[in-house]
Amino acid sequence: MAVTASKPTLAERPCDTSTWDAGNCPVRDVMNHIAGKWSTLILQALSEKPYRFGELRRLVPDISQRMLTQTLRDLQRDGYIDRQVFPTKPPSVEYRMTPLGYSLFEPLSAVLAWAASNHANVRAARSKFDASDLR
Amino acid sequence: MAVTASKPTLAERPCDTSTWDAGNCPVRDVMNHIAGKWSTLILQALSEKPYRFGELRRLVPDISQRMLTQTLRDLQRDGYIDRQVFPTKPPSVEYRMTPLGYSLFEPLSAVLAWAASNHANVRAARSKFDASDLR
DNA sequence: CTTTGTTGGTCTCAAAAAGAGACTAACACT
DNA sequence: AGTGTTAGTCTCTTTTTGAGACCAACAAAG
Repeated sequence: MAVTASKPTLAERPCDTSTWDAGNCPVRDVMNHIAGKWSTLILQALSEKPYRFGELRRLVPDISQRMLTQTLRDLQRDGYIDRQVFPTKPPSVEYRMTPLGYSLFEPLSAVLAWAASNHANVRAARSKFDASDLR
Repeated sequence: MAVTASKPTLAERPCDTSTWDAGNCPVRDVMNHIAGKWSTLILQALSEKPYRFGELRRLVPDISQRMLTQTLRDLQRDGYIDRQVFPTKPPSVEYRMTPLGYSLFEPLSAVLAWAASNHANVRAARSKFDASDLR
């Protein structure tokens, strides 16, 4: 697959250089929570349909319960997902994407799609780097 | 600002459930490298124009030299940026975005723009969570 | 009626990653 | 001679992550 993108209009720069230090930069404040190793994966799952804790655990086989709990809490805290407890026995917990979550997932899914279609390019670049260059 | 997105067509799912374990999932393979704390920030800077090591360091005041070096190496390895050494004294090194990098930055910048315009929503959700709920 | 399984977590401890800061070489300028 | 600049690397400490044991309460199986 060929790469055809050129430098985009640098008009919409979401964060100017004067606010690039953490604490002042809104973009960093938001991104630092969704840029984690597991966040996008969970968002991707919940964009499809609501899932329960155990289902997510099985869906992402190599996440630890600890990190699943923490990732879900963080996503809930930032308003991307909702948590609902059902009084079954034992109680079950369902996670569901909020409108805010869906609105985030819209642009995010474009990045995921890019990753899917450009995996080969990236792997090629890696091989080239590892073979020729340093290290 | 109002959030108006609804559930997007779940047609384009870049990674089906059978390949959600790391090692098999192309999306994870790509995302795990650009989802770091510093990667998007560096990509954002280099999308604008080439920068030298020290310039990036000053641009992102709270990154350590160690992590800047490592982030740049990773981005270079995956083919998003190029590294060029100029034989000045002392030698200077310029980092520049590649076509592959620009093609990634296109969808990525939409997420950054989302983050910029939805910062208030996220902060509101956080306050609500911290105040009412658990912890 | 005891054993086993299920739920969604938390707790502890070890391993990995990140951050802070000193240190380098070779030259330019003062 | 001393100071500053370049782009890093090296070491040490702190933070984050991962692996796995443990929990209570009930259901179903034996």
